[in-house]
Amino acid sequence: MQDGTSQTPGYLQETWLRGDVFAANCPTRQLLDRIADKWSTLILIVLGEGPTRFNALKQRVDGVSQKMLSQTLKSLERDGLVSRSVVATVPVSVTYAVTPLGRTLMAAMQSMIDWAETRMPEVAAAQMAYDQRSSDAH
Amino acid sequence: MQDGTSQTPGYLQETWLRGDVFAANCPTRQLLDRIADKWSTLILIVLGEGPTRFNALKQRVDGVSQKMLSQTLKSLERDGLVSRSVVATVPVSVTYAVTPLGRTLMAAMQSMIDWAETRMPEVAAAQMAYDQRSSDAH
DNA sequence: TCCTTTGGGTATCCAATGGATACCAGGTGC
DNA sequence: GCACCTGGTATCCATTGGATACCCAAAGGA
Repeated sequence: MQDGTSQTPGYLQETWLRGDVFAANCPTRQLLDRIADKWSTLILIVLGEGPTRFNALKQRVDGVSQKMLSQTLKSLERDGLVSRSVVATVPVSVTYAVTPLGRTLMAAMQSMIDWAETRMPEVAAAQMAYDQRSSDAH
Repeated sequence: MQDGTSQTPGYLQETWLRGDVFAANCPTRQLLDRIADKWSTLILIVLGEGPTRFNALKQRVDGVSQKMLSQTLKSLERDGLVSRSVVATVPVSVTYAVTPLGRTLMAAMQSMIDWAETRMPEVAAAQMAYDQRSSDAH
């Protein structure tokens, strides 16, 4: 995987053909850019609890703006992770739900969410230690 | 619905005590915001292969700017996920490595990375179907 | 009749974030 | 003296995201 010469000549173009996530034009890398996004993650988690309507999502995902919510939902739908169904009530009600493909992603993300919950104290401690060192150095 | 004050009323405080990831002031949510970030993810993956120097990282993580690299490394170091060691060669060389805590995060992220690699074709197909539907509707 | 409310969005504007580029230290080789 | 190395900052500008206002169309109240 490592090439001795760390030059970046034309053969790097071939890199994504070999599946290198680090090449910006590698499709997997682009997918990673998309799902490594806080709003996508949070929206998926909420939808994982069951189909949810637009305004309910807005209340549940604290701090998301209407713009980012509709934008993120649109790209999640395009990626086939979330489905959107319109019921012609008055006013119209729109319900979002996780697709089977979306469920497989959620399963994969679960361990990361668990990590965040269990390791948070260690991270907080590291931050305090770091800030202490910084102020000492200063 | 909006109370207009950007103060945090008491009942919201209870929210994060109950561990609700969706409250913006919940520590776990803040941690999730941090690690659900494309540069952090990519940098960690590269560092997972072994300790790496600043400029090598810059070449390996395609498309990262010097600013984002140094900024992201700094916050990863503060979070205790990455360590930074300076060797007094000439010119000075700085090596970054994943800490044990960082390794636990990487293990948790691995399933997400695997997902991106294996499910990419399905996502691409969903995108094409979606774009087809959009242009039909139009 | 007009006015307001509803859900699910757009349109618009401005602040914050990220990227490109230039610059810096300071020791080395030419 | 001059250019070059690494590992960064400083600066400027483009893009992104957030706040706010507005839209539709029907229901309900005065």
